[in-house]
Amino acid sequence: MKHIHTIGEAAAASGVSAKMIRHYEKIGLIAAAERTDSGYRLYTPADIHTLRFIRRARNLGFSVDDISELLDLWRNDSRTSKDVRRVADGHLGALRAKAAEIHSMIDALEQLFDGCTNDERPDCPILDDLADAAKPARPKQVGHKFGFERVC
Amino acid sequence: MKHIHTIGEAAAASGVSAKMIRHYEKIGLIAAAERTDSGYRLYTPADIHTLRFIRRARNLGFSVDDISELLDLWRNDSRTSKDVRRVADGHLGALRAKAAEIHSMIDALEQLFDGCTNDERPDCPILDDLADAAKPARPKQVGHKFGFERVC
DNA sequence: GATAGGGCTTCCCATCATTGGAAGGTCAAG
DNA sequence: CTTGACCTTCCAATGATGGGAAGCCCTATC
Repeated sequence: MKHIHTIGEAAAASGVSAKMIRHYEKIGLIAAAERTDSGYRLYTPADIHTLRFIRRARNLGFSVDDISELLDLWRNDSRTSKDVRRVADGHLGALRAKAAEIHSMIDALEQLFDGCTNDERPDCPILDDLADAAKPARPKQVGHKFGFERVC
Repeated sequence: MKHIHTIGEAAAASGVSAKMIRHYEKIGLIAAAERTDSGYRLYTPADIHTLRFIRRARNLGFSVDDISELLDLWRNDSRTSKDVRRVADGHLGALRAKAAEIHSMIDALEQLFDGCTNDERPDCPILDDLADAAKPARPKQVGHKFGFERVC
């Protein structure tokens, strides 16, 4: 039984597509794989373990930069749980911020939906809101301004 | 007076950056602006109204494609509220799906946080989970302390 | 041995909305 | 005439991923 796999096998075993494995190599998230004489990339079970780590972290929404840090910590015996926590905490904060942003959009849309008749008539609070709701700000006069009397 | 504005004024008045106004013109979301003899773009109050419409729709998270459709409906007297509703409904569904995705990430992370000592020790359930999810974090408490409600 | 097929390689392009910058023209005022 | 704010176009990058083309490699089958 060989423990060496092609990129396709590594992809199937890890859940990371072959395309992305090559991409992660190119951007330096993973080390460049060994190659056969003909140039095929080769992956060990340890490599595949790393790829699964990456896959799971992506599933949790971590950015590639975060994952790079997490991989370093994972391989670093002198890490502290605090270090890991810091990375994860930052991500969690970003997720919560994103969730809040989406929820404010959802809430705003749902409010508009309340007044929408959803029938053949043209009146719709959704369009009305998009067209009028914001108070029009005056054009700011900065720097020079010049007269366009003659145009159009 | 001058109902005609430069791109910078239109940007300040609409909340859409000059860069994006040019971009929207290039991709066809808005019509090509009139120009002065020297090539400067010129914007009418109606143009600025349209830009504000776009800005508000972007604030609600609509894609440029959606906004294109909404603009068409806005300008189309024979639209029905159903038509508008269909576009908005599709977007609302996408927002809810995105929210659900983010919340599942948040929930998963929070569970991992529960077991993290957050100190100088190297052991951390977050890394453990990423490295090998088959070894689940200790089944202490399934509930999470931050009460984020799921919207879908 | 030749051929077909599937897998591998690299390289380029597209997404999506937005920002940044460079190089250069235009305007008003000092 | 110079300054400086504004405008123009063009090109590039973001982040993670997918698509596809052109071409090489490996293996099985005839």
